[in-house]
Amino acid sequence: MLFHSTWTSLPRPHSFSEFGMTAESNPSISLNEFTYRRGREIYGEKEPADYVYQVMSGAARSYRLLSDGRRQISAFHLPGDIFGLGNGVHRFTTEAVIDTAVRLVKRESLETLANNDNALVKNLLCMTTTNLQHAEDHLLLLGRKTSMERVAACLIEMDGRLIAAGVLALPMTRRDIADYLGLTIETISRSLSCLRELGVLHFMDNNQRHVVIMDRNKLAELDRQN
Amino acid sequence: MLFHSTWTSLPRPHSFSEFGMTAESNPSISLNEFTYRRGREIYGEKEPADYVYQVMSGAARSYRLLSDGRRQISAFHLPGDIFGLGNGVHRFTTEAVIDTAVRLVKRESLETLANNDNALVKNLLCMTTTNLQHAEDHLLLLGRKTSMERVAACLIEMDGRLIAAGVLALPMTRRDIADYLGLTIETISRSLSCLRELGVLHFMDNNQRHVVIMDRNKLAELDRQN
DNA sequence: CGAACGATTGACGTTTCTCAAGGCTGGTGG
DNA sequence: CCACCAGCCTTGAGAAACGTCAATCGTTCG
Repeated sequence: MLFHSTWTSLPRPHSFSEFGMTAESNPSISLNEFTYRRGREIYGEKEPADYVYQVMSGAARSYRLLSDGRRQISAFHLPGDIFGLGNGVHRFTTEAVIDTAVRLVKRESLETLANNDNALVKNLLCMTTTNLQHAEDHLLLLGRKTSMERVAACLIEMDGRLIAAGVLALPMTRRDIADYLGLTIETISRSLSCLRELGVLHFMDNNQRHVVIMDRNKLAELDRQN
Repeated sequence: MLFHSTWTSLPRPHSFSEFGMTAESNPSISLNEFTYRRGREIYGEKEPADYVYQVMSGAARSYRLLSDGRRQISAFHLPGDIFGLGNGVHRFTTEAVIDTAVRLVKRESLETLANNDNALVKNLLCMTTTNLQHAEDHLLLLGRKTSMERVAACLIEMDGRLIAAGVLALPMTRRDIADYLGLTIETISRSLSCLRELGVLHFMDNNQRHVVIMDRNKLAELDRQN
């Protein structure tokens, strides 16, 4: 296999160490590391939120289900991303998309620190605001964009976050993308085929999840922003 | 007119005074009050975010536009709601849905206070988390619910927030509702007609925005949650 | 009073979904 | 080493949901 699971990413705006939350500076904080195999649940909806996570490698998806099985993925968590914030109880199920390593911090110790550390709370506020902005962008996509615009926007987003040797190597399946974009796998597939025919994309040999983006400008044009 | 613009609401989880931000306790904070007429812009997308607002009476809508005019309303702000949070620049345009009175606080003074007041930052974090949760619920609605489920969910939401003499008096037009739910005005209208035929709703004489909900259970059933 | 606006309804069009078939890939066990 | 199977992706044909266009009606506001 050519691009053997090297899921790297661009630097993210936040990280545990930015909290001053390294083991050195805060011996009270234990930065455990843990690995989840592909498809494994990291936490479930309605479970008490005991930990906050940071992706070290791999990818995770957070989603909610309707009673008849319809699924909406609200976000993919890529290396560097912090997830599991919020208060009290998890509102999503989160699973490993592929084998995924995470660091985890006990929420309890985080909250204890937060009582005295104004900068830490500000950092939490900043991260939550970032999550809110992502959700708000996604509202516009789900409410008002066509299937082509959604797929183009998704590729642009992933292109900005997943870098592997110039090839956009998507860890998620068509089903994941469909449930992220509020579409079906068939519509995703057709949109991608269309983009390939237009000369905007190129699939690498033998793996439809390894994508070469031929024309970023055209892609941005197909997602009529603003 | 029967239910003359008495747009009241249930108590909201947060308010400026909860900050300890009354004029008495913090003379440095000026709680100006201002009124916007129906349809007037309170702030525009990309404008510097100089103020934070609390609705005293009326209603406001926050939205974004695509270049061809498609609009997505991300939230309605009802009495008690605080809006305009975030950092630096507004990401939405916000307008008065009807004549609307707001209190406003200078962001600058808020940030100055926040440097020393841990509880205030925590309060901001809590409000931002509330906004995030609302957006996340809306993602599921926009990505995976049918038109009937969306309209039912919207009525349930508004019923929980707008109370006027036992009648759900909607301040917003069909267009606003459509752009909130990612549908068209015709689809909203047909869904509401269907609900009326089902005996779930009843429109008050001479005003289609004054709705009596006949059967809340049926309505909740039509929005298949979870 | 007339014009503008908002809502409803019907006929029809388009997009997206559903259902079904087939191909490719990777893993497993004989 | 190869055959087989399961999972994932693609493609096509037809169906369904929702959007578009157009006509009509009532209300509001100069």
